[in-house]
Amino acid sequence: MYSKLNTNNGKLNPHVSVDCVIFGFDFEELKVLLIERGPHSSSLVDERSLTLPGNLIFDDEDLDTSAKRVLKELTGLDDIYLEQFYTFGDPNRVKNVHDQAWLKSVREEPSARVITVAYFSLVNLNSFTPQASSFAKKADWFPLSNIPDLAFDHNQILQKALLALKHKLHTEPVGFELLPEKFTLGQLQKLYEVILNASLDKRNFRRKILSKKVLIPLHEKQKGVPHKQAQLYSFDGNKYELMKKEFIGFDF
Amino acid sequence: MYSKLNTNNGKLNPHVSVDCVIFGFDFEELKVLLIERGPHSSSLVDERSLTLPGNLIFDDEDLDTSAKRVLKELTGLDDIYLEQFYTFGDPNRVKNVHDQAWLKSVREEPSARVITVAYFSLVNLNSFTPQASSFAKKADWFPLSNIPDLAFDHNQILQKALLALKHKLHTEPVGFELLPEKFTLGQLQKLYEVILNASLDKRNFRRKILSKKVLIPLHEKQKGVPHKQAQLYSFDGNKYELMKKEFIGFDF
DNA sequence: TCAAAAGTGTTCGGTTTACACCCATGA
DNA sequence: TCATGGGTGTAAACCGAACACTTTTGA
Repeated sequence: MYSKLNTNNGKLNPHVSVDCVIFGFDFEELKVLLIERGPHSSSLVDERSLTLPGNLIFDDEDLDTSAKRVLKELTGLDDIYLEQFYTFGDPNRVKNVHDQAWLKSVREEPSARVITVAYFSLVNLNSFTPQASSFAKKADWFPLSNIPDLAFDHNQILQKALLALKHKLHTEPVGFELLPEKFTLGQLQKLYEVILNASLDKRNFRRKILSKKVLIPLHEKQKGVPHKQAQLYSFDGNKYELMKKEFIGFDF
Repeated sequence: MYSKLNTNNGKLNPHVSVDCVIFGFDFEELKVLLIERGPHSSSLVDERSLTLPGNLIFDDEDLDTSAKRVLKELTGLDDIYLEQFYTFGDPNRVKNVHDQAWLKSVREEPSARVITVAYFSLVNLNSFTPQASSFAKKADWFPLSNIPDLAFDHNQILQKALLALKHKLHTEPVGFELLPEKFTLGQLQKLYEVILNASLDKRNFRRKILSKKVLIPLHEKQKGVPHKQAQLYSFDGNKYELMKKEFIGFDF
């Protein structure tokens, strides 16, 4: 019955939810944060029990605020970049029998039509281990290359989020959100490669990304790797914001 | 009381609306289709009575379908390109006193929180004169350069739609929707100039747009102009779709 | 000593930019 | 005949793509 709990003065709005597609990068591939649906009694609920973190909004709450709150409640993730990318409103999107069985155990109006406003986000996977709150049974990373069947229309939402991410990467340097503070050009390139699903030329990539002048070379090198240690860089967010204001486009 | 009428079997969903930002081009500047709020009694409603075409969705209706239907009902516009671009959900977005006064005369739950899913669209202004349906007092084109205060958060929605349109123009040849079947390169250039808010070099523009190979030169020239008659072209939508499938990007 | 990733320049071809004059028409 | 927009080419700068070898490290 977790969605009836709240720390807010408002009431839940049973007609509108938010869902968050959280991407993480482990230097190898992209992952997505999924949660297992909370406690339930019906035996109908055991299949397709993975979902994107999401829940109903409060009636007195902004959509962006809802997305932040829900994410925090379900995964412990706090204060991160979140961007609205699409709203899903198929009248039957919560009408599947398994989904209905679960909703009945958890919502006051389980059969109400719910439209959901979807957000995507990027986090540095290595600095965060999902904390399933009391609300969710479990929160964990799943590789994009192997996503199981999800509840509701969440597979569809995930696909659209991936497209939005690709698109975004061409126009803004969002990739840095997925890396730790200090990273190597090799790691950054790998990240671009997995997001864009393409392999890139090392020399051209370096030239191009360095020409943007938003990377600060640190006086520090990678350690403990069985090969030449790479120069570490950090992203100069302030400089990038300045450049954006001066209408100097980024596009990778 | 118009929003209580419907031609659908469903019931109105008082929590979710759609709003449409319809752009038109008159060969001079961009215009936007606005409607005057329908009949009302309260004297509170006379100010800021212009709105984007929009209304509540039906409970059994897809969002895209709602947008199409609402647009048809309010303006007579039928079967046109419509694209969802953002969802607005400020909890107070319909709480202004004037807006509330009007909603009271028209909605069953005037004070309910309403989130709105916004669409934009492009139409050829010269082939369409707005037909205010019985629902709306009046529907008319307003130049983008001189938009009055609108009801609700519609000014904000309009601004965001304009950004979405600019963005779209860089990646897809949507501009042709704003022109008649047959058009000149000069008209097309003017269109790009007003949308991008920039002046473009004539020779470079022609070279670039013709190099995309999606314009068909017709065996026909402009008539009745007090200067040299321009070659007429039409847009080859089929060819463009083929190119898109073959992953040949467009970006202007 | 081997495997693995770091780091580094040059060439070629295509694209973008800047730029100026004559033409056809209707008023 | 004048005002208006139509129509055209070229040179220079810039940008993207392709391509191979040496270096450093830990195992």
